[in-house]
Amino acid sequence: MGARTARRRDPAERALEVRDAAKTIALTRGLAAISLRNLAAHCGVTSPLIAHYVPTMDALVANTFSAIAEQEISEVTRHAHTPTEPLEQFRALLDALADPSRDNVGEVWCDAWSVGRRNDALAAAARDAMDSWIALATGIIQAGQERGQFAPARPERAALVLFALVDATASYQLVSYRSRLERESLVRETLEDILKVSLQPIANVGPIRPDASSTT
Amino acid sequence: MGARTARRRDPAERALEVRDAAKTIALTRGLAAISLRNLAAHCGVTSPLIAHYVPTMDALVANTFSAIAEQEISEVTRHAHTPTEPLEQFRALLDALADPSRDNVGEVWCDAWSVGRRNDALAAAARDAMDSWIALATGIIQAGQERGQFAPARPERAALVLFALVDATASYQLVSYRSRLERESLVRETLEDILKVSLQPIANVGPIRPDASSTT
DNA sequence: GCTCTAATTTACCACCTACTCAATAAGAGT
DNA sequence: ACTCTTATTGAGTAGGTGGTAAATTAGAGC
Repeated sequence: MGARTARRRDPAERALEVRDAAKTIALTRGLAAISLRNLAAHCGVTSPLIAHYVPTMDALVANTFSAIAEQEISEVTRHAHTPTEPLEQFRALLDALADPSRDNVGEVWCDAWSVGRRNDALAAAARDAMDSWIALATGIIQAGQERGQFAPARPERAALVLFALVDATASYQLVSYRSRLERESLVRETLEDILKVSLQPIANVGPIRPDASSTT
Repeated sequence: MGARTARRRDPAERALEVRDAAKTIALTRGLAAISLRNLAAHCGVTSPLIAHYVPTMDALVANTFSAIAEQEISEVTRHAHTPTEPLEQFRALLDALADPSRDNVGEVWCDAWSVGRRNDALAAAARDAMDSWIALATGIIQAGQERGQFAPARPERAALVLFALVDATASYQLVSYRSRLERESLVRETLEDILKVSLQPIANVGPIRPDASSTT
């Protein structure tokens, strides 16, 4: 089939390829599926070459998680900061977090908690990413409160509740607990109660009967 | 060191021993550590014997999770139903859920979500156990509302928030995110806000300076 | 004490994991 | 075209996983 030996590449380029392979494996098959062989197969290369570029598997798993989490945080941050009003920013944040295209990342987070128990670097990466999320939401909530748009709940506490609900529902989804709609409204409506605002997604002013094409 | 061959046992007795071994392995090393060899070593027996008693690993993992979850649910249910007043019942429920001796079970839950993605029986077991938890809390909240002890929030919604917070903080604990005190008050105080009641644990009326002996 | 069922073992299979070391060969620089 | 660095491979170590077939042997019933 393929060439007997892979094209010789610039080390930096090959290292990047390996990191990318780790990301797509994590997003499609979970953090636990990142292995020398899987990476090698994905890159069309033998496993010792992967080992040559990766100090240790635990480190690669931790770095891969960081890369995935940080990329998502920066994308969602940009999306959430597109509007200028904090209320609209918060709605945009919730929309982004509820987007089904985020499901794969939710699975990776779930793996991170489970695997992080025995991978200190991964646990540290998870803590850092969580702090970033909390900081993002806390900032928006604070700004909204200063403009009188949100009820005066403790901003960081509200942010912690938001992500606890997001994280729990992400876990629930892995075992298909309740419908996507139920999981989503659990998050949205609970934060409506805390901040005393309407957080209905912008595009949801259409037909009376909600879209029932997919209830998972 | 031990006998060359293990004592011949009644099949029912041996099967029970295997199930017990699976439980303690799950609680000490996680659901993913349940393997033919680990079980065999734990029982002082060879792995084919375990295979002889276990139809398939996935099934054993699912059944082990069910056993652990159902035992905890029945214990906590008994504890929570000891008081007669719903408010006291709810406090007892929260106390039980916050008990650090419950940590191991929290880890097993986390594993269940992560592993449940590729083990349908396990996912179904998780859904069932979750429904039992929600039913328990919903019942107490409903009873409390009928006696005017709780604010009229939707009972099942409040129960879902409760366990979403409990489940998320259990995940957070695996990566040491925030202190035990912070995680615990996130749950308790959020439910105080929802039900508009004081949920301080009964034994917490002691010294002004909280116990700082362990902050994890 | 003998027999006979079946609990238990030994010896495997095929696959996975991380990782190491010496041999090969690609391809850039001269 | 030749050299030389080093990316890449082949072969192997030492473990892990679930699972199977057939030999062994414990111990209950007669």
